Amino acid sequence: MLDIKLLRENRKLVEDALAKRGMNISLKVFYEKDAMRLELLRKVEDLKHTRNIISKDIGVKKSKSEDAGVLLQEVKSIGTEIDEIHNSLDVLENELNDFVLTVPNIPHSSVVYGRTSEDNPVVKTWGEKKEFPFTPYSHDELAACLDIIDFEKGAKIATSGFSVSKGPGALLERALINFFLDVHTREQGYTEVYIPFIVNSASMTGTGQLPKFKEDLFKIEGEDLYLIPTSEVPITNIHAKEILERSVLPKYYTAYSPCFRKEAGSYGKDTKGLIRQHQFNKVEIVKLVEPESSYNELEALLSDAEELLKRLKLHYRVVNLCSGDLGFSAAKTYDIEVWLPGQNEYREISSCSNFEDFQARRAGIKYRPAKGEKPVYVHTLNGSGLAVGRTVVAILENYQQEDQSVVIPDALRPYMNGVTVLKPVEK
RNA sequence: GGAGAGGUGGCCGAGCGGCUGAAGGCAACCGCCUGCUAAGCGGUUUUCGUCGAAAGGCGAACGUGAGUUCGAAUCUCACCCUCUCCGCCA
Repeated sequence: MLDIKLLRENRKLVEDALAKRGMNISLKVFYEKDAMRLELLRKVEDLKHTRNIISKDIGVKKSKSEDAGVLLQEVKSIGTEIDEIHNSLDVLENELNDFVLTVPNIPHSSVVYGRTSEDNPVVKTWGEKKEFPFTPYSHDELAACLDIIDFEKGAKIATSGFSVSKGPGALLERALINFFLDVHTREQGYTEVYIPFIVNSASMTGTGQLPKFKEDLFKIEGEDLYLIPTSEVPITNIHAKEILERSVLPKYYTAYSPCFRKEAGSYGKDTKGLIRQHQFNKVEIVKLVEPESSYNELEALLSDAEELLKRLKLHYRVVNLCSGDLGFSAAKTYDIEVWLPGQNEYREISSCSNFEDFQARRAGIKYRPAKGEKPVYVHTLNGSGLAVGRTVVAILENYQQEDQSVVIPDALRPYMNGVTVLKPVEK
């Protein structure tokens, strides 16, 4: 959510930002309603002021057993007027609030203009594409051959878009989760948290999933509860509606969670394999920081995520999402895209964003810069570190051999209970 | 799920429907005094909105929402949450 005062006072800035995102939002109605709201607010507060004074008089008179009849008459009509204005004010405020909640964040100045993911500039590359003396298989072919992931079983138990991992496949998921968490907690200073996988609508609104992206969420029937699409939601909301001491910042959190996404609107895309599932595992890293440091913290967060791919020796590149590709709540986002030889393309494996105070304002997360000073909103950041399912894809496709066996990366061996190679199963 | 108790400021804890934004205590901060880690005395310290250059004024907030009333932390209703007991259960 943007600062309503920013909207009020920097109309040009906001409109330019929205245009840069390719959004056609007119602020005209907002300004009209906002002005109307302020007018009514002043009026109703004046009336309340006089009512308070008269009411006090009535109290005094009554306590002296004097007649307060005249005052009662006077204040009664003020009361009706207050009620009337209040009603129109309520309507206006709801409308304004609903609108402001649907306005996306303003892109940072380092975000380039662009319309789609095609326009995202590559900011760095690590490693290089692996060459194979044969045509590399896709991960779903490998998974079938290794008998470690079963998509039919997932569809039978739930529906399409779910899968069953088994044996070394399930172990690989678990190994990656532990490996990621260990690096974050032991080497990068993050505190591990274990959080609810189901959250209420206030939390979803706090991080920006609601009200705009309802159709992407799984909702619990009859309850004000949703399955989380990312642990960013529960982690960031840990400190919702709090005023933190400056001394506790920055806060670094990491958590493992499954993520549940309807993926509505992506029908037909990535229907095969693990790339786009309704449920996938992810380790997330989240930061709450002071505004001045948030862009340095973003670079650090990005490199924390990159570190995992370096250890796994997986070639990747980093792109800076252009204005048209930037997510709703983000001011700036780096996507890490891992090379997938079986797909012959780079795919997002981590998304690292600075939300500035956009989420903090929605969720009500503040800190006090110094004793006696006014509380200000923190900046929130998060990134995947990493998406587990897509890391499995990357490992299968990059570490495959001609006989369709897959070598386990060295960094993962300590977590694999002695398994060093995944071997095709005779059928 | 059933029965009971309760939800007040950073924390603890008062609060007959009117002068209570909220006693008292603790904590923190500032000052004074004293000068052996301490104590004493005085003062300050919620948040949001709005007007203002500022000082400050005004409005609002005692789980949430509605209601009664000229006026509600205090009365009524609904909902949420916490705790205890029972049930169920990993």
